[in-house]
Amino acid sequence: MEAVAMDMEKAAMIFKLLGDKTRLTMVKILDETDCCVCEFVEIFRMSQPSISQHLRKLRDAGVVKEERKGQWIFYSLNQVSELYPFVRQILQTLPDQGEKLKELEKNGGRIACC
Amino acid sequence: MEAVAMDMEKAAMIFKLLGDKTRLTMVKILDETDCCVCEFVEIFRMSQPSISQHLRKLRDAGVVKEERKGQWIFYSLNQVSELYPFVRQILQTLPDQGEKLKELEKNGGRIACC
DNA sequence: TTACTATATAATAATTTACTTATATATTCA
DNA sequence: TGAATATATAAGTAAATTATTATATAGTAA
Repeated sequence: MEAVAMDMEKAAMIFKLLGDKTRLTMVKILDETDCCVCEFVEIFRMSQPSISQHLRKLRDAGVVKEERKGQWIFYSLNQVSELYPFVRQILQTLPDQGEKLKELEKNGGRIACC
Repeated sequence: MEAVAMDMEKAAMIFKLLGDKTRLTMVKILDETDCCVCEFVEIFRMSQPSISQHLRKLRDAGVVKEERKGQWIFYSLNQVSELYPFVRQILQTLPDQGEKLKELEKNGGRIACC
């Protein structure tokens, strides 16, 4: 894989953003599948406002985008962002989070939403 | 290059550590050459205690190591750390900081120390 | 020894962060 | 329409972060 260059200012900003376990895991999960807010609430067992605030930070930086589907708002990686290749590269070094999704599905957390 | 795996906990910790422009730049510089504290003070135009505290965080995490040489204490990347391959991989995506070292040398900041 | 230099640590202050609870907004559905 | 659900935002708070100034420590050199 080709290394993706990034200026120091932006790189530090992204690392800071991803330097939080919740946000880092969110982004890794979004690399595998889109998710709505209530799914993250279930996965992280954290209050809904807290989840929303983390997602806002990721969205403000352009790392993720949102798309309303009826009652739900789905988040996904923003593939159009200039940051996308850099973020992608980082995510490749992180362990698969498929287990979290499987468990969510097992507990019915996926069906209720999507 | 092979991607280096890292568990989420540790990855988030490293990103947080590198999510500060000063520390990120320090580590990138150390990837090019060892430096002593007074050189960083000169490069970043920041107080000596502030530089020392950033270096302490990097050292506490095992990212850098120190070695006293007479009056000076030289910092370098800790190649023995389990984090080293991961950090190295991140650094490869960042722009060369050779200019900062050249400028330091031009201003005599390098000669006084080393 | 004394003075000087390089560095670390302590104490502190301003700012930022990551939660919480309460409330507002938007959509669906009876 | 009104109730229920999903999400966002606001306000408040405790803890963490990053700088500062003041001081301690360790080495060098007169």
